[in-house]
Amino acid sequence: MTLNQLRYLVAIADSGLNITLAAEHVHATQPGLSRQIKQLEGELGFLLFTRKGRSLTSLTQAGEHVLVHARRLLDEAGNIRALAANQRGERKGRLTLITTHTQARYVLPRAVAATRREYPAVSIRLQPSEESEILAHLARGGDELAIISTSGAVPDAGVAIPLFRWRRVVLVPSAHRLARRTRSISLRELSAVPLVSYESSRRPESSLRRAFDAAGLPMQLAMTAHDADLIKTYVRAGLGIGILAEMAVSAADADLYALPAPGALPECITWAVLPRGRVLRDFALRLLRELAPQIDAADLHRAVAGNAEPAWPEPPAWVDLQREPAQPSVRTATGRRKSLQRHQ
Amino acid sequence: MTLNQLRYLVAIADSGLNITLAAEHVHATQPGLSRQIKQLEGELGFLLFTRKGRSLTSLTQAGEHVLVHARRLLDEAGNIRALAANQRGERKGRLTLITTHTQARYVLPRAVAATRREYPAVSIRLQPSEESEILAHLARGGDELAIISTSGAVPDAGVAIPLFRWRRVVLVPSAHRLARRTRSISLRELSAVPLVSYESSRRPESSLRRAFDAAGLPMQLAMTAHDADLIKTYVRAGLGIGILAEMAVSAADADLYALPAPGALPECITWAVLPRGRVLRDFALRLLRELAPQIDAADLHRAVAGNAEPAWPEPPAWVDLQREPAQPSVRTATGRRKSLQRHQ
DNA sequence: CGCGTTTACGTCGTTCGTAACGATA
DNA sequence: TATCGTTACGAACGACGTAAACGCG
Repeated sequence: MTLNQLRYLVAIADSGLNITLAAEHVHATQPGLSRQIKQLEGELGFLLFTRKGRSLTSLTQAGEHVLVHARRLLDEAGNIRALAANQRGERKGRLTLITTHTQARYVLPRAVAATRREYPAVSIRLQPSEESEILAHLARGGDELAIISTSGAVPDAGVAIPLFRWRRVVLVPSAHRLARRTRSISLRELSAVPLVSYESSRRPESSLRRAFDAAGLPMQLAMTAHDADLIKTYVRAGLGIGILAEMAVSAADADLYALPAPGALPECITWAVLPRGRVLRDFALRLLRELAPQIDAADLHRAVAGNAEPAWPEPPAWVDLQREPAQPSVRTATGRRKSLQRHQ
Repeated sequence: MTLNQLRYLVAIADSGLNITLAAEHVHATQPGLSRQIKQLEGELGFLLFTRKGRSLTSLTQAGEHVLVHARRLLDEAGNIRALAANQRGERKGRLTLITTHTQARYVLPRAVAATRREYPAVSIRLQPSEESEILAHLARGGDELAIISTSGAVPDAGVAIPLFRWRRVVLVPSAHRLARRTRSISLRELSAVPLVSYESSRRPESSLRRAFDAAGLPMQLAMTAHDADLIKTYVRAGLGIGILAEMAVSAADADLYALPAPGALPECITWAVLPRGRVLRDFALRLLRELAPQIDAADLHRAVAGNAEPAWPEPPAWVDLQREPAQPSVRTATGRRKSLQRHQ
């Protein structure tokens, strides 16, 4: 049993049982993998794969079990390598962020930029994914740092670190009658108009849908999209009223009007989620510190090491977060940090 | 980085930084280890050990970190090997039980015998240890199955499986005045006489001591010993009144008289504790099933796999356990299964 | 001088890539 | 016939053990 043999095993499993493809992924030749797997099977004393003719059709049951432990083993090998790279002061590497489009587009840029400024040789890979896939991917032992948001509940995969709180806004074209509204809008009023929101609102467990359900009101989803820019575009086109994250509206959207969402829509929290027990590279920690400056560095280290799950501090609201980093000077003083007029 | 290099690393750490000794433990030569470690250090890019002259004086801080992950990695390698051995139907292996003397002497024999009967080629290693060491040893990643008892609290290392409940008994020589007592004995009465009990009773957090403390009564510990046989011997010698586990009194102790301990002494639970996430060999599971027949096999498998911590069933009392396996015939019918007369 | 580590050297086993072969759809 | 896995061969590397040298107490 070798590290390489196990590496090949998971590579094959992750390549849909295509040895040739797996060989490319691990930068080796196909006969090499084929032989090593055969050898591993010999040593273990049973088949890892079921074969039909000469091609692999599936993992055996025992193979599935071995795979689980092989993954953990290789994770630890990766941890040691990460540890070593940190120790050496290695400044290059790869950082994969798996997150939703909204986070990637409106939340991460500043933090990512700051991290890259400090670690110019690090290649940062942004992998936008569906909300639902992200946790599944992380649970399967993906080697990524996930940034996700929930309405309240703590994500139950890995170590979840609360970054900030945010609310939704109701976005209407400036010409819309609601753009002249001064008092807050109710869920009942929203129920009467067609809505444009995130794709995830279609799922029955989405917090938007649940809010309508709880109030016994119907929800008219005119259309949904994965990203906020599309939603805004279609709001402009007059397809309906946008419901989206407050982070997604900015100065560039002066032709739109944002109202706070009804109180019935719960506040959301954005979390960083990392696989439990994974050693992070320096630059990943750097990014986390940028995203969650309110968190004690020692707590962070302990949580990442997997030894303790501290009681995290209450995360700040998004607007606070926006004010926090720079000088609280002109921009906030004018109250036009976000140039949209909005109700307080 | 090789499995062997990591194996050597932990072997050296576990041999007090003596490479020669470590080499024997891993069945290799000393220069081999020396070179491999050097090579590993080269690959990682920093020293794992601090050296004074030519000998190792300590692990570096980074080395400590690497060691942690190396242990986990090798654990997973062991898991794969165990998995494979089970899969192959391998019937030989080693089973190390780390436990207290009382469990080893009075509780385990039947279960161990049953296991050996089914797996004659398995070498079972009984490692009696101090109560306090056991959990520490397990937490450090020892590869043993621990059998320990607590007064109520769930042990917080690894997966704890409740086996059975038991109480203490007060043991007096037949000639003692208390041997003619028919009503139950109180803590206050015990406080007036010299006691002979387990070594662990000396510790301030022992449940015996805490019971006396809670009642505001002094405790006279005439002497303590590690094992029940010694305690009985000294009770016979008239040194004092024995306080010990009910499991430890048997037919052979007909010259002694056992009374139930005061209600103020809490009931105890004996647990099997195993490192979280370790794959057990068939025969270890067999032993567990023998020790805890009340536990659902599926629950057991799930818990051992580390995926879920089921709500364990209330463990049976020790006497029930004694009646359970065989025919409830002559022996229990006569009421002399334990030949000591005892109050109900 | 003994103990423990390092260095030197030679051998053996293993891994890996190239190339040819085989089977399958 | 294209695709994918297996087998064959040869070269290169690496690990390991033996033996000798080196430092330190």
